[in-house]
Amino acid sequence: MTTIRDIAKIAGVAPSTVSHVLNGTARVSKKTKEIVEKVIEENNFQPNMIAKSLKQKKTYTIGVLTDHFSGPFVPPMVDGIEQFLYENNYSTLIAKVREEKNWDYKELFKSKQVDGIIVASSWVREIDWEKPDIPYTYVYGYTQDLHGDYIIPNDFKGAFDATMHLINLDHHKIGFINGPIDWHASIERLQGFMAAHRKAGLNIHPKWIKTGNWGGDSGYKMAKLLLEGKERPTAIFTGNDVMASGVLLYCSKNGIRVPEDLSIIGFDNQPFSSLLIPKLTTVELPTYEMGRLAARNILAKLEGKIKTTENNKVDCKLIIRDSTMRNT
Amino acid sequence: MTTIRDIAKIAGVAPSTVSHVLNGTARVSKKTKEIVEKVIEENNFQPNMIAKSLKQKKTYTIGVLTDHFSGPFVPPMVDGIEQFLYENNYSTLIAKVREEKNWDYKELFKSKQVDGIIVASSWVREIDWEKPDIPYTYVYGYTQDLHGDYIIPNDFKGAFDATMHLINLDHHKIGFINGPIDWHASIERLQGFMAAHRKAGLNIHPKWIKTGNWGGDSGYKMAKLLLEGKERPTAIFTGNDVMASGVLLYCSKNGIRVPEDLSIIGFDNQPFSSLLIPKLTTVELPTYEMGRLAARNILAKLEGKIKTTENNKVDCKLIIRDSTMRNT
DNA sequence: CTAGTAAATGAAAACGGTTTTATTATTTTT
DNA sequence: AAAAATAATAAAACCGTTTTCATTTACTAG
Repeated sequence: MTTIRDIAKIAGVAPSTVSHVLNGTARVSKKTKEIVEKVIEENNFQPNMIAKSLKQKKTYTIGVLTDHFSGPFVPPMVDGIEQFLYENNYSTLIAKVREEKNWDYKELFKSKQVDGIIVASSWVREIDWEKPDIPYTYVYGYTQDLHGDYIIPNDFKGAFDATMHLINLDHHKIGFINGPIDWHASIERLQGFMAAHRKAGLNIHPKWIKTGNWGGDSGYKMAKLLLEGKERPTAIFTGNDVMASGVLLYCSKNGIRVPEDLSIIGFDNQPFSSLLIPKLTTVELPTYEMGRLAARNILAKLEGKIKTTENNKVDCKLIIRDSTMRNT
Repeated sequence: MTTIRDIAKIAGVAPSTVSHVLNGTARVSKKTKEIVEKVIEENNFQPNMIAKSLKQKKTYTIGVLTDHFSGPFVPPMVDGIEQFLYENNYSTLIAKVREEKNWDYKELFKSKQVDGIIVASSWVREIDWEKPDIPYTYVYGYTQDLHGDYIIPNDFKGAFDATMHLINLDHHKIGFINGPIDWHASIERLQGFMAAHRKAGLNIHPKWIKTGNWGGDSGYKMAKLLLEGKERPTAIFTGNDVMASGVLLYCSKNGIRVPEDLSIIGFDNQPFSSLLIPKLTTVELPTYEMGRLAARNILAKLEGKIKTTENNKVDCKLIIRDSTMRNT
């Protein structure tokens, strides 16, 4: 392996001079600079980051801790994280939280000397860990409780927009199949749902607000409760796309046409939502953008620009497809 | 930060002795060993991997290069990679292949001195890069060409099993909507499809073999071609779940009941396949296992146990759901 | 008791960079 | 033209480990 000393020898200068050329840490005359750069180029020299890290006590690496790596939310978050870090010459080290009782993130991140940690989690309540003494932030898809610095979607506004979309289509009897109400996201969305009604001067029918458990089956069950009576809602807003697919299944089995008889709007914009029949209108969870923002926050903290993440909420985007139409 | 020297000083031994206790690289008397371990424990000492890496020229880190980080195939592959690496005390550094013309994986992986590289790709033909001088392997979901060491699914057997499943349900007129035939996966699957027919002593009707482009629309279009004539297949096997969803859409629009009038079987077992109506019978792409295997290969190469990956094919698993039934 | 051997430990160099300090060369000022 | 200031480069220390090699200690056998 060619080292900075080899380069120095060939160029006829001291290693420190090569370092200064490489990093611009001191004035180097134009002449020597050119010679050194030529030698570096010719030898295709790549400085060893490990050695640099050892001296600088900085690895230009951010650790990403996740609950599960797959699933609908974490991968695009990581995509955003990786993208932002790449743009800023950092790299991304990933690891999963382990269930084992003596698991310790230190083994990975502390010993590997990462400069900061992003906890990217889709569903987990709270990761149980000893807080590190380096910058860290959470980025949650769905969460129950909020602790410390975090990035989350703006669930309130997302639900508000979804409901408003239905109201603007002349739906005045709207069912809502929410997620469990002890989740932060569910509370926010309920408030968004209600705020839209208030703004439009509509009454809210408590009996049309149901609670599912995020699963498809619960969407099915709650759809049954909402739709089997004589007075039916003309539209249903569900807390996620999976529950919406359950509603769709109920409709399919019971001859309820979507969107002619019933408009449905989901939440998440999971990839499959455009493959459902009909294609699902939904609210996009801005996971990619949240990941980018989390990375941005960590780097800003590292540079000392900010102390704590402002409690960032990222706006969701309404995706209008074929499962909603004007109420007639 | 407490170093090995601090520990040595407190324990009253030389740094080298602490190192030997830590790594078991030399005999240390029971007495000193206990003292040193106690001091390490008390001070919650964590050796600095960076320094270790510098000396050993080994980072215990594997780089994972992907085309896209999200999508249906890469995340579970990475899940499998990370899991295996974790079990073997390695960590996982990720990066995306960049389109920019002067992008160089070296910036990330070479300078960070990873010990090996796994190229985890879902769809890409061939990643254009300068081959590294460290162990590497490809792991492909779908691929066109095969070069170098790779891990892929056993597409032949997957297609064989899927077709056999239909044949065993008394379907003798089976349509096949394959992916583009210049893809390795498509060729293999076509052969599996035909092999199953041969084994069952059935004729193959060339007009029932169609070529889609992996997209949902092409599934729809090919379904139309297959189903609008008078002599229809009683079952359709599609090259992926997305095209299967296109077939489903066609059926839904044209009053063809699934599975009563037509059985459908997909490929991939993407998460959404169990949310389709009816739940889709499909062939699982063993992405997680492929990731694990890729990681296992890299570590085996590092240990010098193997030179090149045997051209590994991982078996797929038939997932029987509600979109297939006995032909009557 | 002592020589010889094996086991345990310590000292120091090494890994490949950066960074501080020192030295030399070049300008500028008086 | 000498002194002072500034620019450019070199030398050496340092980051926290591992590893080689030398030395000390403990044990065994004659």
